[in-house]
Amino acid sequence: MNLKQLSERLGLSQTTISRALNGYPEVNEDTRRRVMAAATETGYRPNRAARRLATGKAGSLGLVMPVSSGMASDIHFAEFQAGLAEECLNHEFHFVIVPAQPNAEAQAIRALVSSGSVDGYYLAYMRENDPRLEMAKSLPFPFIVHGRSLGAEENYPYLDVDNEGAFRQATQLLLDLGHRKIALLNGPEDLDFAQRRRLGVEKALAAADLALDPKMTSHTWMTDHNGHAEMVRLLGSAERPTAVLCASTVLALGAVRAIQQAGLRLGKDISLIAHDDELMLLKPENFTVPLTTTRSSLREAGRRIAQRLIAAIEEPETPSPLGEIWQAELIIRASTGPAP
Amino acid sequence: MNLKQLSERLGLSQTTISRALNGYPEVNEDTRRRVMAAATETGYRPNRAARRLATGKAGSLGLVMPVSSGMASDIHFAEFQAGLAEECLNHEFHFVIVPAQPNAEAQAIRALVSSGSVDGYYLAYMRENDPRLEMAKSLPFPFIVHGRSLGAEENYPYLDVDNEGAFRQATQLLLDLGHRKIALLNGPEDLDFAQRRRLGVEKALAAADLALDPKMTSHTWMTDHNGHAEMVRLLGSAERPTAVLCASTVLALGAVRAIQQAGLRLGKDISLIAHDDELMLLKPENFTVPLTTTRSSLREAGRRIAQRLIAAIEEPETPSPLGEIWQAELIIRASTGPAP
DNA sequence: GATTACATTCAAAGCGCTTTGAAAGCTTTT
DNA sequence: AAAAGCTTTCAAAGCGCTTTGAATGTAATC
Repeated sequence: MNLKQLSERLGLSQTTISRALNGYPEVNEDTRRRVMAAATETGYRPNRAARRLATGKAGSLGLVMPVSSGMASDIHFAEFQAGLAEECLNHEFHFVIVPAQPNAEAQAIRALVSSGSVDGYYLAYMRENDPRLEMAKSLPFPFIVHGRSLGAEENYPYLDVDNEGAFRQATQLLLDLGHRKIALLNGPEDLDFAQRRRLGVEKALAAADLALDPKMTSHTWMTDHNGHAEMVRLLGSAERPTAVLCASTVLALGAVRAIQQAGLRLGKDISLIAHDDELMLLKPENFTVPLTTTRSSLREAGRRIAQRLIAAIEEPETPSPLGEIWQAELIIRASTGPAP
Repeated sequence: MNLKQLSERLGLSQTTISRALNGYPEVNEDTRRRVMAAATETGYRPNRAARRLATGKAGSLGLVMPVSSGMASDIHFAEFQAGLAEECLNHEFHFVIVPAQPNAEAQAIRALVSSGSVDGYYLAYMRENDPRLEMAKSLPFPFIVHGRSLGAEENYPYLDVDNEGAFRQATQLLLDLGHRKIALLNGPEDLDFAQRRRLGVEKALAAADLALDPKMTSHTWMTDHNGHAEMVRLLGSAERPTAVLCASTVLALGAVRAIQQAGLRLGKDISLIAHDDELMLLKPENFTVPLTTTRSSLREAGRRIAQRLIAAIEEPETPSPLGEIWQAELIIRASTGPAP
């Protein structure tokens, strides 16, 4: 069922029907009701491709999903996406996912934009001096960045958590508790959020005349397996840390298991602070020893990203704040205690 | 840059350029090279909406994502999606996600189909006698179901894991080990896969003249939290089970913690078998006591679903197998042992 | 009754692509 | 030299929608 068929059925022009359906005022109310009824009855839906062609609006957001067969499905990504979806639902937006090899993301964005199937897109998994940023800025197309890119001037729209601040604060807490040997189980080294978290740790340590030992630092994908393996390594080293910072509760999961297997008491023999993205899957308060965390909702971030992006699309004139930085909340639970 | 501009730049008709780019034979090779070069140079990409309108092909798959603010982001969904994305990448397909209220999914599919933004779609989270099935079958549009729907005739294309068989086998193993009081931590009751898993347990028990105690059964979202809570409940009951089946390693995570907190030894005092979807996040062999599992790759299923769907789209004539059922592999590790 | 204003409706153009059917330019055959 | 057959290119139509500018009918004003 398309417009033409509907118009023949009703004996009205396509124009009138289009206007009736899209809420234009210059349509007789009786006619509008008749059209609405017929539309519901026949299940008519405007073809999105045609509408896109006519209006230039696609009603959808785009995102490039890095894909490779060895890559971990990322629960953090899923949680973010859940938020994105919630907000998209409110505005009747779809979102289009373009899978791309990790090294071909910029190209994929180009394709996405010029393909015309979306009205805007967002960038994630930012890296230092990320080349996608320059590209995005050079294209006359709405976008927003989740995260930031160290080294790049901050003149682009973004939403980020204060990763540095969160980890500085967390480290400070450990220092206050008397810890001196502090380890960091971080996310992938090339990702901006991981770099900032390390920076936060380093700054807090530096303020206490300490330095982060590279041997006490690891950069891995944030899985249970990696958390466990790296913690085992740390516990086996000569200079065993008395406290650990984890970039995710998922890493903490493995790390805590390693700690327990080593017969150490969490919060007594060794302290641990994890960053909590509020994954529904895994709550830090449910650990046998509830975890001290820096908390920030990833889902909420997804909602906000969608909200800002859709606003930028629908009201291109309205200037919106460029950068937006959310503070993480430090929540002290039982996994942190005085240094032994 | 669009076709028209490119044609003016090259002094050729739009027809010729379109044909050159799409690999039609009736184009002079010199011309084709010239066109290709200009296209690369200018970064020209055909507008997907326009192409869709002209050809009827959108080059994308659709899926409806159930969304509500309380709903857990589902790592199982993410893992599946990772597989889907891999295969889509191979065929240069996008995928379009339509968020929808859980009770408005059928409507969302209708909208998705008639909106013309996808060439096919897949259904997941199937329920008993799922109404979406009749709708999908009545629409002349390619689709495939991940899972099945109990109560509906199996005359639709689907890919499913033999959930019943997997849980029958797992239960049989427990019975062989002498267990008689067996509990089941299942997924949401209305979902088909959960129903079949319960059926598998019930059948194996029935063959041994036993029945599944409703009090020993729980149906929840598959999170750590729920696994823990339900296990605590089970352990606190008068008729404490000697063995537990879990519908996911995520549920098992919480369950195992509850078991340990109760001071019970996994594989000795109580046995546990989990279904393993091969989540990258969480591997059953990494648990302190490695878990006995029924294994089936969710990511591989995603790949296969995309493969079949794309095949159905690109070669509508070629008949493809309707139903495809994968066997799960029972892998015995240390979490199962003789009944105490 | 003629004029003006307003409320409705419509025909047609255009979005950027693919595809049909025709045309133009060559080469080969009669 | 004309006819036939290729190869290559092109103009135009059409996909389903929105939107512009014009036309129609009706009510209000002079």
